[in-house]
Amino acid sequence: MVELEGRRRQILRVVIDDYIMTAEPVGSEAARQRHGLDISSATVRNEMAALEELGYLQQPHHSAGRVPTDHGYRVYVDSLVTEERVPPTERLRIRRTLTATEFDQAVEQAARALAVITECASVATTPQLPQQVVRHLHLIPLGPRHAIAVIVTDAEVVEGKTVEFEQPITATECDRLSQEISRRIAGRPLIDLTDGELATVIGQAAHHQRVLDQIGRLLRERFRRLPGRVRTEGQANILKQPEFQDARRAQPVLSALEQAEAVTALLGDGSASREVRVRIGSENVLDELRDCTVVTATYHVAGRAAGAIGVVGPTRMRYGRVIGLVRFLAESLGDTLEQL
Amino acid sequence: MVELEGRRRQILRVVIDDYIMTAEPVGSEAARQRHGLDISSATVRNEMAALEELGYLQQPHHSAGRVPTDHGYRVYVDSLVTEERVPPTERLRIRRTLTATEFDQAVEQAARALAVITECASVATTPQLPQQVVRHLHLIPLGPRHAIAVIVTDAEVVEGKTVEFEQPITATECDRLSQEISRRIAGRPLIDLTDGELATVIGQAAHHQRVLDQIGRLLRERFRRLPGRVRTEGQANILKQPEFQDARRAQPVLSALEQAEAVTALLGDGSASREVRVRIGSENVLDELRDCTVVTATYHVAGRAAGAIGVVGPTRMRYGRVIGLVRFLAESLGDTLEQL
DNA sequence: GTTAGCACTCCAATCGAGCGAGTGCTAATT
DNA sequence: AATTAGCACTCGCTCGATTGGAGTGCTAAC
Repeated sequence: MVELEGRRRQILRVVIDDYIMTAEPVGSEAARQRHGLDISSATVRNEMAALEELGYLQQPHHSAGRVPTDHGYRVYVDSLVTEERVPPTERLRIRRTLTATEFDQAVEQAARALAVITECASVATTPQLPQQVVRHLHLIPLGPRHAIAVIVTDAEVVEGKTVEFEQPITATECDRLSQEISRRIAGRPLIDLTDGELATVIGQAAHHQRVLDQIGRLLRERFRRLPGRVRTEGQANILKQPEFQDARRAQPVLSALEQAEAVTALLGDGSASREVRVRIGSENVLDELRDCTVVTATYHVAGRAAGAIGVVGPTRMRYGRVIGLVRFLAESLGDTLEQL
Repeated sequence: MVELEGRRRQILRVVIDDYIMTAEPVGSEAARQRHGLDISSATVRNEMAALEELGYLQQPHHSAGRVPTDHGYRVYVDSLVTEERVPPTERLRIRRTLTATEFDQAVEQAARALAVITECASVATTPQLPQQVVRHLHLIPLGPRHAIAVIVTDAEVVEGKTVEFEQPITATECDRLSQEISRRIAGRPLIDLTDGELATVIGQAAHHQRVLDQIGRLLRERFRRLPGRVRTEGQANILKQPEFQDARRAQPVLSALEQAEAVTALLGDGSASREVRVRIGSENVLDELRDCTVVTATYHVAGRAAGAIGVVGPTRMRYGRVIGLVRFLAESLGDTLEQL
């Protein structure tokens, strides 16, 4: 990408800044006046025409003001805007709302805070089970032939399912079995246990084959749930944005946000990078989100990427602020989870 | 409420039927023609004027057709419309989508199905933990001074939390403790254990007071979560309805649906009755839902009311169909959960 | 290279006319 | 006494035309 020269650069910034605030096409005179440019409107017009030529701006119709293109926003985000550091008082206020004592609840609170502050929709995944380290697998006897299998991970997430025995089993045997299996799989992240390996590890525990099969399946099922559950908050905020006043525009966006798989994909590609990712308009794979920008970040627990949190709003978004907030909330959420 | 006489009754039904289909004010001539009434439009007009007088219909403006009032819908629901039995093929199709093997997932599937079929938003609560019978409380030792407490109920929902011991404890002791507590609280619904009683029951288990306190608190915390988690599906469907084309109308509705407490209240009052409840427009306590109707039903597991499921849509709703569907899905969900 | 001046474009808001659906009333009909 | 035909009247809605204004692109002067 060609670097933009000083004044042209500044004008692009001014136009986008103005449009983000007003949601109205920006004219040459308006841009000049409202941002104290020391050049004539004619010059501004010339530069704007050039910026349009370059694909950064466009006109909704002839003889209207200019509006940024996705391309323009991209340049803006990459090199024109500076991330706003969240001010201390706001930090404090946000941190105060993160009071949860449970994983899922903490994620919910962080997502909600993000939605409220940005006035956009927010999305987040709960920590991914497969990345968590197994601490223990316990069989709680229910009757002579049934037990509940409980997995305890380092994140203390507990998942349980019934297993059925081929033949009656005593509580003591049940206990021994628990310990044997635990010993074999404890201390490793679930994700490291491949299907084949799992079969071997479990298979060696010999008798009570049926139970072991079931536990194997149970573990494998958890794999499939890889990205954790997904939460969406503040969907209704989309309707506050002027560009989504028409329900027919808003409807596809909200529909997309309701589909867990779609949202997962948004947050997905879970690269462990600590950078904030910004996907603008058509950069999103989802066609329904072609008028939206998605800003996401990964949160980390114990040094490992645990999940992601982000914001979905109109492409006309206060990027500096939102990026700062997403980064801060990802960090805060990580910290909060760390302490649990 | 005064019973309406035959013809007037029929006209009210025709007007509401027509309005539900077209979303347009219904005129005397249109009503007569489209529903094959064997009287003149003048007569229809007279009757409509009378129905307006009685508060069942109203005019958006002078010399427009008639639109039902909340009052009119109430009469319609109570005595004019017959619940549509869901046809066998549709039953089958719906049942096929309920494939979940877990409680929460089953509720989600049922809610989603309801949303898709009715083209409205749907809401549902997951089974209420406090109403579930405790089967077992188990302490899984983590280290010398920590364990995870797991509650297993008849619905096989498992909830875990860490507890800390005052002094080191062996795995065997841990086991004994589990069994002692389990013996005391097993077989009873959580909700029956009042605070006082709980203290007594637990207190008798003597030593390791700190753990017992924590378990007590754990149980009591679950009480507060009485209504189970709440799920909302198909919120975007609201935007498909002609009355919510304006985002400013839709926004408060969607906002309300996002607040778990609000939705809980909607589904709430969990009377164990198996009847479908219909709350029309201003009958809803929530002011944001004054243009909506909420149709809910309780679902039952093992003979006890376990949770609720329902539909939120415009007051102009296909009542016969929706009521039938809500009843059917509550039943189906109950059946599905029963089998788990 | 910059800017003033100007003709031109297009949207958005305003206005009025005409249409059509629908009403309420009155008088005639059954 | 209830029903119906007839009719004047009321609105909201859809147009087309008009107008104002914001904004552009171009040209020529600075």
